[in-house]
Amino acid sequence: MNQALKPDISAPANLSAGIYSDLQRKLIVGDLRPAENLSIRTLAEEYKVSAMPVREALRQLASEDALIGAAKKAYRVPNLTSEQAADLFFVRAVLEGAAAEIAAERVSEADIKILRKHNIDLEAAWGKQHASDFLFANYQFHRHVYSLTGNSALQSMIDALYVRTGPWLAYGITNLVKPDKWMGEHDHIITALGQRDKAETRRLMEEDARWGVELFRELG
Amino acid sequence: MNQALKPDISAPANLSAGIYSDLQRKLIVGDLRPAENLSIRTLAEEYKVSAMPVREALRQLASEDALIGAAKKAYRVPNLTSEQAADLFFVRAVLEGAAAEIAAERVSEADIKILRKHNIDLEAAWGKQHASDFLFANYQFHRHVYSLTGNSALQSMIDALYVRTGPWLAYGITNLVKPDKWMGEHDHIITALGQRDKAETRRLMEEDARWGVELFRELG
DNA sequence: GCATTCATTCTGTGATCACAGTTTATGATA
DNA sequence: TATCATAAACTGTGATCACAGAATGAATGC
Repeated sequence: MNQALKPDISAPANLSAGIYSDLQRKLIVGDLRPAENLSIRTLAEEYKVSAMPVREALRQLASEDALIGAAKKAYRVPNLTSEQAADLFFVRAVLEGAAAEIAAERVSEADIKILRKHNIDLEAAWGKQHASDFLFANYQFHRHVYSLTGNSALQSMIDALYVRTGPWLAYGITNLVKPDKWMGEHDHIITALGQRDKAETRRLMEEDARWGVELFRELG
Repeated sequence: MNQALKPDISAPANLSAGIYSDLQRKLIVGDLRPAENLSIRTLAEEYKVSAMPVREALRQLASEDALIGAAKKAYRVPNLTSEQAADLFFVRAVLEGAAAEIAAERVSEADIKILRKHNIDLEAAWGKQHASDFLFANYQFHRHVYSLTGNSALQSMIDALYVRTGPWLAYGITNLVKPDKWMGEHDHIITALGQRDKAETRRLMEEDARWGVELFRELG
């Protein structure tokens, strides 16, 4: 997950790894919808490989609860309940808050520039109500911040949360359009980072993570 | 990982799942040592199954960085560097601290009683310098606390950290005996929980997580 | 006696097959 | 036309085989 997100299968140490990261990306940006079924054999045909690498990728995603895998039944994208979503966003706030505090100590001007770029992409996607572009830009923004910690364990854990919330967020954005609801907390985060203000950066990052829960409440 | 830790393969929805949790337990309590090699075929013989379920269990553990899986080379237990270990304990402090704060709001007298029991087991194991018993009791104690949150995403993430630090902690305890070094922070945690003191519980829990790093520093 | 090379053994990976549950579609019956 | 039984299609799971690269050993050269 530390690799760049390419549209196709990227640098394959294994075939499984390539399929895994491709599906991961599709989950993060919401290309796969809640309750959607994923079949080993069908995906194997699409990726033009045997069933073997696909089943390993799916099993791996299921072990992270990014997919649901019941015995003898098709894998499927989870449909989060309100409690489950709230739990995920809580953990995200805790981890990203701690990460942001460290990031504020290490951020450079080059980082600020990159974050601004991601934020422009993000607002453009929001203006067009393009869910997957929005989620991708949002992920890129946040990822750049918490990658500044240099803590790979922390990074992969946060990544896993984006994978799990992606399908649900995409559904919420697409089916529950509230363009005025989102005010762009990211600008404030960039400002706080630029000022190396640890406490404020943390506070804003936690608040931003909570935004997902807000959106969720209206979905019911 | 939310299942009880049994010595043998437990309720097998799959064969893979049973092997997975058995290896997981062995990692947590340090039955597997750093740099130890795990071969698919060898384990398949031990578990009396084909290679199929074993390779899926190993791949899954490798995906969580609980094992190292290079291409065409044997899976092996990671040998943590000082930076890696510090990163893991940092995340553990962040997550368990947040969890402890919630636990302090929800803890019951029955919970306190269970925690005391785990603590007695823990100190007995420490007195005998029995690494795996100690790590198991320690895990049970902490797990009971953060399970009080009811947040399964949070729980499985913390579990994953115990899996990754287990082998290294066992090595440290066995090869670097400092019986006087450890003063039993757990008693204070139980007290703070009993008083429903959120801030103090969090502070103590974060401090306790930092203990692993201390032990680590002396290991070099 | 020591280093180097080559063969053997061991490693994970991918493909293919058989099997047993699940789901879906079809057809018969009222 | 609606409902239920039955069969066909689809699902993940486990086992087995072939293969290529890595590690290990022994034998050969110096």
